[in-house]
Amino acid sequence: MMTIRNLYRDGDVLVAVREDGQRVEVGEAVRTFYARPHPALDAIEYDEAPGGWLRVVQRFRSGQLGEVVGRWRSRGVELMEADVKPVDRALADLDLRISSRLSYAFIDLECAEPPIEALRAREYKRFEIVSFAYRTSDGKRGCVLVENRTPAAERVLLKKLAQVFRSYDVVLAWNGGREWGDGQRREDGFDFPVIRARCKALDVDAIDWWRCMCIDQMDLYKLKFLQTTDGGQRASLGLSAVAKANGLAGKVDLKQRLRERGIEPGQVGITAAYEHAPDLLREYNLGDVDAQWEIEQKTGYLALHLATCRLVTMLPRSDSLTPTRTMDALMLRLGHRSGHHWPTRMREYDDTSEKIRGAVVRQGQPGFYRDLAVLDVSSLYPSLIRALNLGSDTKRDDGSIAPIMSDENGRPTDAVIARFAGHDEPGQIPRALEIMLSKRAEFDVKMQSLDVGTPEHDDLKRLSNACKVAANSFYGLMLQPGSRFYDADVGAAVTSTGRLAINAIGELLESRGYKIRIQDTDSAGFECEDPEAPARLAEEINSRLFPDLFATMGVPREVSARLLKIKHEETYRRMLIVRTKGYAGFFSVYKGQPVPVDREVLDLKGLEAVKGSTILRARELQRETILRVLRGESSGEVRAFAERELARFAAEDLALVDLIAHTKITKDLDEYKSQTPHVRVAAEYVALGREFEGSKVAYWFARGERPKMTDDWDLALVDRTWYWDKHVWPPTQRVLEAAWPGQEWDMSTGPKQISLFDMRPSESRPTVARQAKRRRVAEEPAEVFVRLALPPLGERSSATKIRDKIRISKVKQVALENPGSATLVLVFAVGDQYETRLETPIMVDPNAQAKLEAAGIIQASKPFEEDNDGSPSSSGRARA
DNA sequence: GAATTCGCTCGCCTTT
DNA sequence: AAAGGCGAGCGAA
Repeated sequence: MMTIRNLYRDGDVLVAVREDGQRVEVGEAVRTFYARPHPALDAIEYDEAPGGWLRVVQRFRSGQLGEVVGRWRSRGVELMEADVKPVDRALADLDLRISSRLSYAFIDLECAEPPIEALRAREYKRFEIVSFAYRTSDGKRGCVLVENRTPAAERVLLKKLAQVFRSYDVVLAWNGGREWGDGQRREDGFDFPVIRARCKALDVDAIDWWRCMCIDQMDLYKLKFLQTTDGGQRASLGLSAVAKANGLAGKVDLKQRLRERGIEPGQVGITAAYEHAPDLLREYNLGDVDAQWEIEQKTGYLALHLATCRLVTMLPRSDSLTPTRTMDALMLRLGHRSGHHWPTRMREYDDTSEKIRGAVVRQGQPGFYRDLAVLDVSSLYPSLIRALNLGSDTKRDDGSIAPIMSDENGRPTDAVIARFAGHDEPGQIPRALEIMLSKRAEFDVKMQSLDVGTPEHDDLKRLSNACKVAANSFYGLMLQPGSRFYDADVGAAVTSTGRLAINAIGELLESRGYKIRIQDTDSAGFECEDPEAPARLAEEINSRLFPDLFATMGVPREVSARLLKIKHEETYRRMLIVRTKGYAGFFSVYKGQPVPVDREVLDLKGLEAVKGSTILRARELQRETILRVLRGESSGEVRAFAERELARFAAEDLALVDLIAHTKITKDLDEYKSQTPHVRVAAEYVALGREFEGSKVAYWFARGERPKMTDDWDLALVDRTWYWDKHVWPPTQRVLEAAWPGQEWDMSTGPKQISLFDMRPSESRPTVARQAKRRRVAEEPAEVFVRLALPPLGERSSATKIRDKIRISKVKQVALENPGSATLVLVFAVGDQYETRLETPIMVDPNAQAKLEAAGIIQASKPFEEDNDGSPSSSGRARA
């Protein structure tokens, strides 16, 4: 066993760097591939490898992979793992371990402002580096400025920078890019390609990129944030924004500081600072590496990633940030030891893969609920993979495990998806999951005996976390076309049996009289006053329902009883469901522990208040309103609050931060098919030669104009009415409509919306005590009859799809023809076989027609036209 | 060099 | 001009 800091290719050999810094040759830099015995292979040299494989060693470059694989395939030989590069092969096969004491350095470059055309073209060889700053794991911190702006001076700077690359195992830069990117793509980042381009332009050959381990700290942040954070606000990925989101100081405002000294900063300020205020440049540059350092202290994401690298034996290079790479490292190593080899992963593959049907999501029932207990299957997908022994390697025509296909609601069909080997032949992926989870249990046990906060404890915590994250990513990777673990049947088996399980749970709960109010993928929430009942139900599901269900698919009862567990860990004291995947509540039980009555533990999911795309003022108003609703305020109180907020919004000095929108740019601007506001603004920024921080653009709207850049902020131009109606009020209106569905919550301020209907609150919707203003519905109402066509059952899954089919304009027309009290009868037609009716008394304002005409919304002269196209989808008929 | 599917909202853009 | 389709972004799981 050798513990290493690095492993790299040096000409024809592989060199490992031991923990003490000694360099050791560990093998030849050659490709290895595996194949089953075949006459065509007799002509070449091979070894026999465990598992009945032949191991072939050859030299070829990555660019030749397609040709090599194609050549052998045409002779009937399928090459396995031929894409695995020599370094990765060695990491998988040899008895190596990644050191837990890797050193690292954060760096940050500053460049003089290049000519605008060089900037736009990302022509980094024309970027002149004027300084760099560093901060390192061994406590060094500094900033180097070029002596003067000559090539000779910059060469000196580059050599000092190269010294940093040589002295530390890992080098990190924010938006730094990768070891090999050329800077032409946006994803290639900035610092590393600039250094590469400048070294080339100035003929400095001091950095061997093959042995560098570079990490883009922004990518690292993004990855770990998504993997480890449960919900919560996503910040912009700019260094300054991320620093602030983590409670740290933002960036030094260089331009402002220059102006204070009477220096005209120009577009960015770097050049001016270098020329006239080098101390400020130093402070600015150091400020960035300090922010990088502090972000790591706060989040520990690098430490977590290094733990993952140790866990799966992977070098912390740029590519290690992809889940594919992590799974590869783990599985290739396991495969080498157990005699299994995986298909070659081709760089270009033909993606004819079909989409797999995913989880069941029950349509959210808007309303206010009390005592909503949630049952949740622990690690549903990893557990299913283990219980059903899934993987492309366990597929057998005569396998004893036969996952059943279920429909979109989780009801079983007759079809078997595929057959898989029984547990006497455990698959590679289930084994890997088992190893990850048992390691995790080991780490957790060891951790118990240590004090929180000690280095050993924290490291075990990270290792435990790394196990969990790795296990959770397997499902997604098996559904990634082009992944060597891809298998559509496996993916379908996971989701299909997941649907079966949650559907069976739903049926059990409903058969006991419980009303399910939310249900998404692996959990179900139902109203339940008895605090003991959820645990009893969980026990029943675990000991009977799961074993029964999985036995029908060939899974031994003791296996499903051991691997599939539903838990009751959360109950909401109060819960407001606004829509599917959007709700808020206070817990009475959280993580299995009761929450004292006087404590508010808020959970807020999916609503605008947690969406970064919503403007701050709208998020704040929605959150505050939700809290008031959950605390039990009356509708009158909340309405009064909202009216005060509206008055405040209309009068106060609004700040840019209240109204600014942030939207991510996800691809190159010319690839956009529709010119959305954020794309228009991004184009403006680019035309000025500016980057948008963290790929998010910030913009605001002036009265009647295109979206504007933040530089052009001018309160006088803000159309408050438009902002309130379009962006601030609607999210809150939806919350209130969920809480008090019988009331009118339109508080828009623009040209008056005219309400045609006065819907009576539905009796079946539990809501907070309220004093809804109700207009009386007359004794003998007319019937307004509207027929609506829905998409066929198979295609119908979401509210969006259904809503899109409802021709509101038709309803409006019919209603206008029938003023006064009426019953609105909606007939939902599904194909031509099935219909269902919904009736609700309405009051069509007798003056609606006149009001609409007065408001200019409809034209007085235009007569109502009967729709005669005969299709059920749009024919409206009215009878009195 | 690329973990998945489901669902919602907003705005652009094409069709009628 | 209105309606509907759909692109784009973002969240839940």
